[in-house]
Amino acid sequence: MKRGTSRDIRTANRYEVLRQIIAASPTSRQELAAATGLSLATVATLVGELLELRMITEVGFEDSAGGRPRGLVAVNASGGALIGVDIAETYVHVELFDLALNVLARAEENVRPVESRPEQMVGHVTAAVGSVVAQAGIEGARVLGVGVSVPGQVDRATGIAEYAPNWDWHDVPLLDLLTEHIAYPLYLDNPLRAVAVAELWFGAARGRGNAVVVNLGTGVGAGLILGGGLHRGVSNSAGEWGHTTIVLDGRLCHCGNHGCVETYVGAPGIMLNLRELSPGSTLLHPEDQTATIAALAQGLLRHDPVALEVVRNTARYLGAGIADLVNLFNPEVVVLSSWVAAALGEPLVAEVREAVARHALPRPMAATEIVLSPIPTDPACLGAATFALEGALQSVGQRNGKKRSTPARSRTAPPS
Amino acid sequence: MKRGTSRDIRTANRYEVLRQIIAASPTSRQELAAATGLSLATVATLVGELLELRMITEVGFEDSAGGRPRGLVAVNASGGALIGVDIAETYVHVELFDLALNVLARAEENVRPVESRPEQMVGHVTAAVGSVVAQAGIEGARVLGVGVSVPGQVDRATGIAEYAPNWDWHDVPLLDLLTEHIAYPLYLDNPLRAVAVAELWFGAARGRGNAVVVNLGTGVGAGLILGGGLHRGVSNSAGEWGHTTIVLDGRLCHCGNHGCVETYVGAPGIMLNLRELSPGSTLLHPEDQTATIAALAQGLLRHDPVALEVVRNTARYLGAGIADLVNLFNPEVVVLSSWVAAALGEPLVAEVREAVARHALPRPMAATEIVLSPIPTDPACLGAATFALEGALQSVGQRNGKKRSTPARSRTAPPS
DNA sequence: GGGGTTAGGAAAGGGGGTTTACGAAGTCCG
DNA sequence: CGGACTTCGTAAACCCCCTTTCCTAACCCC
Repeated sequence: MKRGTSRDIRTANRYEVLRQIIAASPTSRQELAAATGLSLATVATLVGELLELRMITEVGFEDSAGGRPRGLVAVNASGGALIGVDIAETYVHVELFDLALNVLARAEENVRPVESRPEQMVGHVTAAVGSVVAQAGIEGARVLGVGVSVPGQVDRATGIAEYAPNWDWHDVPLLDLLTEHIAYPLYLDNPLRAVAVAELWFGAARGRGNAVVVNLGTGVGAGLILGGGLHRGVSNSAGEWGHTTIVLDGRLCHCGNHGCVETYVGAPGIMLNLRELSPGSTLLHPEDQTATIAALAQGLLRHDPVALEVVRNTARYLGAGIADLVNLFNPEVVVLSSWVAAALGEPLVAEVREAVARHALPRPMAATEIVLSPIPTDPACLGAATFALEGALQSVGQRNGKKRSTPARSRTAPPS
Repeated sequence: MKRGTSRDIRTANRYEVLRQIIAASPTSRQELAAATGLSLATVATLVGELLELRMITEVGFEDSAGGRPRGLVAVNASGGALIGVDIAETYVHVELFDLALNVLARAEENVRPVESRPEQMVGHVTAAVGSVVAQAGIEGARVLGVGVSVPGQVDRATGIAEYAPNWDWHDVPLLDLLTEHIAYPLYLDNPLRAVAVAELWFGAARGRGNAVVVNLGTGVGAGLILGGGLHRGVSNSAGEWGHTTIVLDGRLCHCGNHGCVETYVGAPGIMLNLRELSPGSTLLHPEDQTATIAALAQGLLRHDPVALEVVRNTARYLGAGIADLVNLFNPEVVVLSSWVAAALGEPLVAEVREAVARHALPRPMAATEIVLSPIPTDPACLGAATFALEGALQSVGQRNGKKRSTPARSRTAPPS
């Protein structure tokens, strides 16, 4: 059983303070203390650390009611760069962020179905990472880390992609392969958790101790924020919600079971919902998820009845599933994230809210908000970069002595 | 957002140490340190605290390989009493425990359906609590607390039963009502969480940071142990798993929805499974859940094909539901608890294991054990009493000065 | 240019856990 | 039978964390 140490408190507080600074960028220590609930002294210490790391800078002063002006700090955008890599079935998407998490450069590599070998994927990642660094004109030393999101089960400690269903990878030592080509610190995890962390730091889950981040893309999952941090489970595979049975003996899922949530509310599932409702619909682009979802989104805008009905139908499944999560976790907020959610937007959320309200118990429902992710870019990239940010921040904790002289080691009076 | 303080660490460690002592009763500080991962010094401090509280006592010595013997400590059974109250639809069950959590006295009050008013229920509880105290011949001052488990949504802070479906209670200030009649410290929560805590302290979840306690009774729920402690959610209603949709548009549930897990694997649901399979079965006692489940259990023992099939069928639903929990939480262990699980026992668990294995993803499945609760008595009573124990232990943390003279508290040399 | 006010830093203080040192209480063996 | 060796358990020193308190810095106003 993992034991919590007082160090963890410091780390959590450091995260919290930096989150707050990034969110409300020019801000004062006073404001930070109020927002985080920490004492002024602690905030000052943490701000001092971050200043020393050059992650933030002092940017001026702000009038205070008649007294000494408040010093303002802001993210030091040029204090370093973070890279987020989103590996998906058909593409590798890489973004380079400054410390304010603005995108400075982007690169995308298309991956053809035949290129499913790990080495090929590593090649794509390496190329794209090189590209964004070059584009942004950043010197290598300023890259604080690279977060990599790869689908499937990931062992963070060993950096092994234990199982990636898309390419039938088994126990691929991805971290080692990447390390050979990329010199920056690497952090590996899966998109589910990346998106959840992005939401925790920069999105709708910020400042919430309990949140569920529902990931609606080609696949479906639920990142769990519990007790203020990401819940990973015992083998880092928590959050696999896509294969929850929602219709016993329902649609066949590629996982081998029937009736998984994913087969109804993932992009292919939504296509199927559309096809079942209106087989000849012009909204349907048989081989193209992205186009079909985009067409549905367009349809919603012009109140196309078929589009509305498909969304309503999808929301019915999604609402039932989310209601289960609300009952089970009693979260403060449920965030709908990823590209399908972003595309279908508020109309989907509104339908989902209604559907959830029909299914969930009143008390947990009353405590829960259901919102769309406010994150405008690819949340998996952002989340992956956030892992890198967390990593960079974590290593601050590594108190490496500081007693430079290492005095009198000789004190050893060897016994025996 | 709740902030963790270093005090919480101490509390958690105190819990852990006491748990370990209760579990392995005569035990040494060495063993405790090894089991908890704490340093010897910390264990010694905590043991010292518990000794001073008279919750444990020194009970002798144990040979150590050639050196000073280890001092042994054990629970001081007579150091206090804890009372657990399990309020259910048709009965109020009260047990009085010593500090080793042995049952010293029991009382049961039957509740007739007409007696659903809170005052009547309070009367039953008061009577039963008085009864167990009298039976056990305990002086009032020795009762450390009374834990009360009441179905539905409970606000622990205010002690209000916000909603209890059985009796249509709304915002009943149960704690206040009980306080008028019961002088001991009171702790209120619901059976779901009581059972989970019982399992965490004394059952199959002991020492596990992540566990799911599936509660199979008339109602169904899932107590969540996450990060070493009970997960309550933002309004203390986490764990409501019974109304998870498992069959879209399935059986009508009293919650108003269709296809809830509870309607398939709760005791009434199992009866329905039986009725659907074999309408005229002699196993069926139409108006008596307890008798029907008992008959099924008997049937299993003699390999009655109908009983086997009913259990298999129930396990099919249950397995699908539990697989979802395994995927979602990635727990170390799933514990099947409460009277239905106890009655159907290993045959049910074996079927459930198979069913879960069919539905869950391989990786989380590999990390999860599915076991029957080892707790022999009413787990809700035990869990309620555990809340009282936690409460008593918590108030130790209230260091109010300590500048009290009280030196040399009676220099009692430990009895040889 | 003093008083009043507010910000921010330094020091003290209260928790917590661990490491180290040392006395206590046995065993082993000459 | 007593010293040497072992092992336990406590006390003290140390490090980490957060908060409270005190004091100085910096600005406003009169």
